[in-house]
Amino acid sequence: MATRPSAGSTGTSQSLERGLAILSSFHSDRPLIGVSELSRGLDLSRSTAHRYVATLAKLGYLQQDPESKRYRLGPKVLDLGFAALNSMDLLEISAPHLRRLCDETQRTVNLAILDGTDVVYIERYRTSQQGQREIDLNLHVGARLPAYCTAMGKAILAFVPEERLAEIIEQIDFVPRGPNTLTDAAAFRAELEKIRQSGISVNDEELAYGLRSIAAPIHSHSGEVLAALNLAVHRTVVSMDELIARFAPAVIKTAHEISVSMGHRPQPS
Amino acid sequence: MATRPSAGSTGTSQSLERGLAILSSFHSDRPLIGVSELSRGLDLSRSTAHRYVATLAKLGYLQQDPESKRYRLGPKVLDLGFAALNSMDLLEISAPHLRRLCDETQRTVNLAILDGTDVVYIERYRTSQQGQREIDLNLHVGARLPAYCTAMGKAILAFVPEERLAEIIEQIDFVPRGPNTLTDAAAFRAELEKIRQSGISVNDEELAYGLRSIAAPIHSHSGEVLAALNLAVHRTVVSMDELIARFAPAVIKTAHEISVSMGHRPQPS
DNA sequence: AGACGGTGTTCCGATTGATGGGACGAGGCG
DNA sequence: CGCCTCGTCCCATCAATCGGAACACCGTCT
Repeated sequence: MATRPSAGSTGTSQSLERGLAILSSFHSDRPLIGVSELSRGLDLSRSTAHRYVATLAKLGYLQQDPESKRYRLGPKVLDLGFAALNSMDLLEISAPHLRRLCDETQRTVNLAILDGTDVVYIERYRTSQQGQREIDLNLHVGARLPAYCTAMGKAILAFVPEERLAEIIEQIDFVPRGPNTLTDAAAFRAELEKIRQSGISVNDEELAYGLRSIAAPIHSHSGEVLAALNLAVHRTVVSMDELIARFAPAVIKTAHEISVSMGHRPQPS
Repeated sequence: MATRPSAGSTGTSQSLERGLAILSSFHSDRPLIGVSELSRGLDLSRSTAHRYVATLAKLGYLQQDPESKRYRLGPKVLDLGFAALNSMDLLEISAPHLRRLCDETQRTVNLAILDGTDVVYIERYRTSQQGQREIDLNLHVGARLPAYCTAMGKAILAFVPEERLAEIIEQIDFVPRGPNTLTDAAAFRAELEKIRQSGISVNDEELAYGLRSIAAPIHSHSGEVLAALNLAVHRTVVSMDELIARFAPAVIKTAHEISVSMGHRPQPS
């Protein structure tokens, strides 16, 4: 009985799935991988792994290092990420607002969306002057962080419909990451309630020591939450109270402006 | 002989190829595509197209718009591009040098690599002050431009081994794009020779009206050319001669420093 | 030197997973 | 209301995928 080894794979393509698994095997810290290594990691035969790799290489998604004979990601994969970014008109619309916020406050500002339990950075404006030399983790566009310990993640989740929110919270693994990380669902829900009332989300070293930020949600024309923007500083630069006092109004105002540009009606009559 | 209708498809996976073709169908200007539309565009049956789309959606590379039922790229594809960028230690190494060049000159500087006949932008530091409001085409990281009409492309090609260079030039389609575009291979090869001697590559409105830039190549430890960096300005800001006089030394110096950091020995022996 | 273990690559017959026609329900439009 | 197109699902047929085996190559160890 149960002759079907994997029942969940109805209506999907095994080959495509495996090929993409190969692509995702390449990380920043693992840039060069050989065929055998891949076949072992994904439990495929060397021939099969090689066929996929050859296909990916032929299309430009992988390229072979002439010396080591192993493979690395090719420039073609950039095209995909690039296309994804530009597909979002959210980006175009918010760009000028973010830039202005960055100019006026002289702080780093970010834009992120929610994907599962993560936030994904979509845009980033940093000030070149500040002393804080990129010490903030490596937060490029495309970077992922767990939503529960970021100001932007909380800002978004605070306005996600209860039904979906329950599913998401179910999947969150509340791991302490900074001095003040919220580590249980109850405290987290209370925090979301606070955000819903105040309209501003704060992160006081919940993600990492020294890292503070405030964030506000961005809504679509239909009212659902789309994204969030934040403004980040280091603890040595400003206290939490000062951070809120000085920057919260501008952050909220910018988020509102972007929402309105997206077609959002602030007060549905 | 050659009974195979498609001889080039030996040892590659059809499914993977088709699945990736679906992913690449999504562009900035075509963000939402339906299953039927895809099946028509790629000459597949609706069922087959749907299976691929379902697979891609399941893995997070596509996501379905609830209203239109059509599909768009998912945040997951960002991970790929992100991984590709971070795999290049070239990026880490050159980042501080580029930033410094940007700070000192107060101009936009870029870093690009060669992929086929295109250059692909890998990093970009822009100054927020300048009046030139991003008028330059949409040159994000990940953007592609034809190598033959860019300063960076020419800077790289000038140092590509003759054998490969011949292949590449063969594939170039010399289309006029700006007032001074080089439109034949002979003139192009002469230009490359000039770059080899002077060490600096200039683009005087060859790509688009008003766009000027100068670029210099970056070499690896083994001496081969890896990338190029440039500094771009608008024609209204500075003349060509002034551009070279004021910025060429800094550009060349920065490119050299990065090359050295990569392990390049400027003068072998 | 020689044998070895490792790699990437190629070939080919067996079979498994992909294929596409057809059917269903849901929308949209005239 | 009928008509068209859409996304989705099912299933028997078949072709594309699979993986073992063999090859050439490269260092390392004996």
